[in-house]
Amino acid sequence: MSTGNFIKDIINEDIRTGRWYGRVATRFPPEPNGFLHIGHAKSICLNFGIAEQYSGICNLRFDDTNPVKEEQKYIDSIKEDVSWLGFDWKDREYYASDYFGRMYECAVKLIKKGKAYVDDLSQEKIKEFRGTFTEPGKKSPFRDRGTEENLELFEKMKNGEFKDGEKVLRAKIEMTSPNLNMRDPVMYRILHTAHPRTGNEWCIYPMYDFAHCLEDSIEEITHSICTLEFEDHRPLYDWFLEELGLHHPQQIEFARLNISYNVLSKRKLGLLVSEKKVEGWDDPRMPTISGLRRRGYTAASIRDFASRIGVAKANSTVDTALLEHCIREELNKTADRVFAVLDPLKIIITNYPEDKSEYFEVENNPEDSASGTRELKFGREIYIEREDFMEAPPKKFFRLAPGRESRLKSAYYIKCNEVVKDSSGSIKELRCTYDPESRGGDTPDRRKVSGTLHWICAPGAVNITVRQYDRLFTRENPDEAEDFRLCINPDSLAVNKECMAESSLKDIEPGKRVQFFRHGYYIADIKDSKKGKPVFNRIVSLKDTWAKIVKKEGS
RNA sequence: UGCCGGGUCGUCUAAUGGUAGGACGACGGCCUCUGGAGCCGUUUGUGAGGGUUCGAAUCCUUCCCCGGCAGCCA
Repeated sequence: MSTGNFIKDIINEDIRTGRWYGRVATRFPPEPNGFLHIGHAKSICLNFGIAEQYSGICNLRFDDTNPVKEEQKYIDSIKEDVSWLGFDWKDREYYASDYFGRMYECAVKLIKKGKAYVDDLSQEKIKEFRGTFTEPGKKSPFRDRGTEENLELFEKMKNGEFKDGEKVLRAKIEMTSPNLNMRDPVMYRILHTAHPRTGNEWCIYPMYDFAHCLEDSIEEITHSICTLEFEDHRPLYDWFLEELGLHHPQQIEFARLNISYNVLSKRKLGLLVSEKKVEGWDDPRMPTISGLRRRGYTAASIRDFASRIGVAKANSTVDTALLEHCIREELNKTADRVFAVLDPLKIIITNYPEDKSEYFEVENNPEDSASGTRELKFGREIYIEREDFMEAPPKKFFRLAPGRESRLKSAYYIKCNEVVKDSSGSIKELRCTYDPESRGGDTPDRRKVSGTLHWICAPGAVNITVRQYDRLFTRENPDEAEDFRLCINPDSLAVNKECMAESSLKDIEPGKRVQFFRHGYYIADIKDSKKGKPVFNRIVSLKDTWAKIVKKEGS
């Protein structure tokens, strides 16, 4: 399925010309300041996928250069997510912080070359001196300090002799460059903050532009794949490695993923978590890898999605329907069908003996002959789905109604004779008769019936909790809203605790995925589901033609 | 409007001077003991104008539109 893309074109050309002696080395370099989302999954699949395809390697590298924002718990979650997605970085688990010593040496080298200097300007002044898009920047008065003084000052920065923000180390490039990134970018800032891994060893930390190219270089990466917003930084990436005369990977930028009705930025997802709009990073509504996992998406379906969306340089927004298609396609083949009635309506089969019960054999998955069958108990009192009955059905309603006959899947045909209502007029139960001739779900005369319904035998039915998830946002592009939080879908979660299901679900293993017949695919929640007290998450609904008809006629 | 980068069906993505194709969606049909699945079919696209060429999505040119960039974030 995987199509060619412009990055593979570049790699193929490099292999043809022997640029890297046939070697391919990529890396996935997350900053551990949040949980990974499906946009990262795209990058993970790309980087690890390329390494796999070209018999190369892909490193997992934590870009931990800003201790103010980074935490060990994020490192742990990232490792879990990448691994769950099905990728193995072997022993190549690297950290930018492991290179701090070497980076420091590189900075000293640049100072000695006259290519870096310690600046005393305040943050505000640096900003002011940088100029704007249309005006060139101005040189800092500290720009021409002597090498010895710079060396001494930089060492003092390292030794903690200055306060946060008092001084920075800057690259000496060109204050009039049309590319603002080249106007003497900051290389090091002072941060008296403990680092999750290096503790208090350092109080100066390298900035992304200086650090990242060195990380890639040290690891002898060949193709450094990143997102479009770093395009303007490439000249800097190249400048540092050129000035330092180091191994020089090629930076290649591609468009980050956007999915309709979603936000895909760590900052915004973090706000949903910190403001308790969702229950956590792994809330099943979140497009995080942990959220999708908990929702019930499989790693294979996410990898399939990543291969289908392709890789390009043009900004784009992928339709949520494609992700849903990927998981439906997989689960249709692999998930066992079970009966669950989400909104029960009781039926008394008046001509069925009160003391009788029997069992019917039902196939587990018509798409998988190896999945076998199971026995389902049947009796005089059953539940069907409330929406499978209508007192005054419209033309296209093909289910049970007064005087109409429907098939109970794999059991009998039943005919509705009487509608019993309570004092408020709402339907309490149905009185039906069954046709003994239809045993197993078919009659000798092969007569047509009005639909096939799933059902649950009332005695023995188990109560289950079902969480019906819907899209988290009501707007196709929440990023375009004044505030993305204002278009959160108030109905993104509906919990139904009154559902009834066949007895086999009582002790379902948490994490197991099934199809609720005629409803959709569900997973026994890995955190909240307990044997004997199952809780299900709706992964994705079945495609629902009837719902579409209703919607069309209604509008 | 400084610099950088982009514009191909509704959406995503191929075609690298030689029949504009695929996937998802939508629509229609067939089939069906899931209004599911499956099968078949339909629809719609090269941002605009010039030029080069036997032939242009592709090369040249002018224009239009969209995105990114002014953190001591990554």
